[in-house]
Amino acid sequence: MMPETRSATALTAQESRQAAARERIIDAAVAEFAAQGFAGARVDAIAERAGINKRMLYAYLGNKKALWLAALERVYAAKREEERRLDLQRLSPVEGMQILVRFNFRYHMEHPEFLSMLNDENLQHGLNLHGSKNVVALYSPLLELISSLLERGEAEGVFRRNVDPMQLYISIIGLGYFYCSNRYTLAAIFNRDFESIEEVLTREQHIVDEILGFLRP
Amino acid sequence: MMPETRSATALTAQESRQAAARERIIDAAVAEFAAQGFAGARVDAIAERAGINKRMLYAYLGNKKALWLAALERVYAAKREEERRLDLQRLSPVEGMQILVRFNFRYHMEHPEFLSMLNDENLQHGLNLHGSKNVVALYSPLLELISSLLERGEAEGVFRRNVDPMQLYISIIGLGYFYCSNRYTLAAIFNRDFESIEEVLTREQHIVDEILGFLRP
Amino acid sequence: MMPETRSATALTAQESRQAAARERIIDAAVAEFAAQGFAGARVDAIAERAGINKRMLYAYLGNKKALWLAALERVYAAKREEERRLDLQRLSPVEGMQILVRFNFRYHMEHPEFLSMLNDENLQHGLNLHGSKNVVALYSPLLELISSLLERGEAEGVFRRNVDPMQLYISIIGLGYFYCSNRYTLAAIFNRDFESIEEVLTREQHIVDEILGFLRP
Amino acid sequence: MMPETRSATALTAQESRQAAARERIIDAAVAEFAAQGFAGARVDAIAERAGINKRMLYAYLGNKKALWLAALERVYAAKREEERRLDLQRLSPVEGMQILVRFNFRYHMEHPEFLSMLNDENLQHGLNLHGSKNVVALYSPLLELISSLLERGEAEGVFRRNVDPMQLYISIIGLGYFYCSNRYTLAAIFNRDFESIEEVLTREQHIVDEILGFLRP
DNA sequence: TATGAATGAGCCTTCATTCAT
DNA sequence: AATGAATGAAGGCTCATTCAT
Repeated sequence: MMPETRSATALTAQESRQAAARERIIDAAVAEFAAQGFAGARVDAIAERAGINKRMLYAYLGNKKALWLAALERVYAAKREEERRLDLQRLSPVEGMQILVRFNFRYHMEHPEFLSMLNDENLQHGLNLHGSKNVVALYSPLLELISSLLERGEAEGVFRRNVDPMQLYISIIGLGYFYCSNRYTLAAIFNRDFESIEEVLTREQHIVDEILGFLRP
Repeated sequence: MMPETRSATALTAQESRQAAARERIIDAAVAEFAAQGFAGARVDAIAERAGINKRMLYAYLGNKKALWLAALERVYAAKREEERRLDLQRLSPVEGMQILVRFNFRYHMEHPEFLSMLNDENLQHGLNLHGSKNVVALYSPLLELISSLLERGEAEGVFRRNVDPMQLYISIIGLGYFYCSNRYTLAAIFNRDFESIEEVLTREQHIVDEILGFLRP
Repeated sequence: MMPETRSATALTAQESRQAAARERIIDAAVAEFAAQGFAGARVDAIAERAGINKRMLYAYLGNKKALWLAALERVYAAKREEERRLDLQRLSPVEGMQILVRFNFRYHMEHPEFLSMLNDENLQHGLNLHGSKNVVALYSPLLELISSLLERGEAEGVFRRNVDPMQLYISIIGLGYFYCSNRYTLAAIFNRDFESIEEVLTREQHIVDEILGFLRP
Repeated sequence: MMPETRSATALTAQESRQAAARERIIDAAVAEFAAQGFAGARVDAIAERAGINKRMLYAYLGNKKALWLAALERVYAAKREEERRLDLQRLSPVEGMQILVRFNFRYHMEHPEFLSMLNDENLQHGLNLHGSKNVVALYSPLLELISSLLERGEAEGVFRRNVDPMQLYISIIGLGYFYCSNRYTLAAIFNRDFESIEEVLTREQHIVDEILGFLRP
């Protein structure tokens, strides 16, 4: 969570104040962008949310596009941090896969800002992401976790063979992503409350069943 | 497809011109909204795309929100029309399910405006959709097709039992939706071109495998 | 009330239809202008109130300014018609003056469109009125009635001498005009309802008292 | 006159610049609204008159309605300030009444913006005034001055008894208000120049005569 | 004759960004 | 270092007026 500490050199009081301001700005940007989208977001609103002067916001971040990019990297990084905490090595492949699938679904349900910003970034054809220098923040440990689980599962004979980890990754995410991201239009069509606990748990179980059902040898 | 035909009476030349203008406006709105999102879209741009005076646009549709709603209903209706064309009765459950899954994936790939608008409508928490009077346009025949296929498949013993059609519906859509909608951010992460024919076909096959793999008894 | 009939020649059916349309338009204009002022009035609204096509409105009246002038002449003429009905000759000077004063007050209370339009015409420095050809419509019989009453009253010794009829005319109107025209701001200041019957009657009596009190020899 | 002084602390340079800008805007608003009415006034014109950026105008005042309200309060307050300067205590009731009547007439003649704005506010049924928080600005010392003069005049036997101060207030104002506000339409009707010095002085004297004539015991 | 469609200018308001202190 | 003021360019929407049938 803490901003990556520079190796060995302590931050001066001023530097740390600036860093804190930067954090507040980016947090505010995430909130505003997630709620309004890029075009709908207001720089003024971000400054206000951050409790900072608009001029400083420009001094620190540059402009609206840069704000967006910083916010986008933030939501990716936040998810990556959570993913890192997953420790599936000591679980059986089936149990590990269950945990992984549940984790993704829950994360998406609990972090609408992640879905929101990804959707808008795709609306912009991912142009900002392509220009990002911090691509490392995008990297997800999930793919390797999946690969490892698939290998172990295959070896133990509990998973089918020749499953492409990346395709499975996309599927695991997609099964929850669509439900979460489109819960409002789905609600209008099916006339249900997809945010109720019952519906959420039902969906979570269904996704687990579906992935594991597919992976059966 | 056909505009609601008034009983027996043909439309006057004027009426048909008006209808044509309305269509052009809505088409233009779909294009602009899909490309820019609601907040990013410009009414001027829609008028220009439609080749119509801005004043007339307001006379026909009312305001930006109404334009959005009309465009949203349009993309829903367009998909519904295509869905209606599916004739799965004469196919085996497995073949039918394959066709249905492929259809959805391809539709989403070929109609980014559908994904775009749904995403933005969800950003707005589906408020416009909830206010829509033409809810009938939202209704999708897919759910019944899925139910029917599941029943037949169960009866024939080729599908597992007790699969919830709505959950399966959400899954079938979600598996393709995420890939299509998020192809640009996925491209940035995996450094691939997810619009290339090979990748698209690979994904399509994977989705079919996944759904059918899950449905195995 | 009927439009002045052309001497001796009967109107054709078409002419009378046109005349009726013109009347409807002007009536509608009076209503709209009185409610919204010149700048606030909408030509569309006038056409709609008149139940006539906007194009015809322009054909008959010309443009917004001409509509205003026609409406202005109409409200002046309407008041003049009512004034003509006053028959004060057979009354005593005091009684006649009372009637005249009461008439004016009541007319203003009952015809807010008259006040409204005069106010706005004065906002425009009376430019339209100065360009009017139908100045005859502006002519008020009141001045002569007042002169006559003053003369008789002086002769009978019931009125003071050397009262300027025009000044008295302006006073008689002014005492009621301000109360009527400014009833809303007065209401805000004095926190009373100046449209209630009691207040209206009180004011009417006060004006009569004031004029006659002044006229005492 | 003095802006509300904050206890003991002088205004900073910045605060006083802001206050000055606000004043300029409101002055400009008064001028524009008085000349064009609410609907006819252009916010652009106000900004230009004030020599300020349109955006700042909105930052300071909010919107057109708020501009109107501020301008309206300003013209009321300006008149109240002048009224406060009247010192009638040391004059005889008759002299005091003369001064008061003349003051009102002259004020209206010299401040057409006051009449203009009141007229338009009444066109709007006084809605803005009713929503005003600064109602105190509306309060006029005139009523008490009149009451006091009436009491003293009655006691001294120079004024008639039982005159309602509020009715007299309305009359004093009305006698001049109508002449001033409607001078242009009156000019068209009587074909005179009611702004000439002679006419103005004649009217002023007439009003004095009328009020005092009425007040005779 | 009579009608709805069309238009260009303009209005109120807001935005991302930069100045000046 | 930090702040509020300032700006020009738009954005949504409306209006009086004219066209085309």
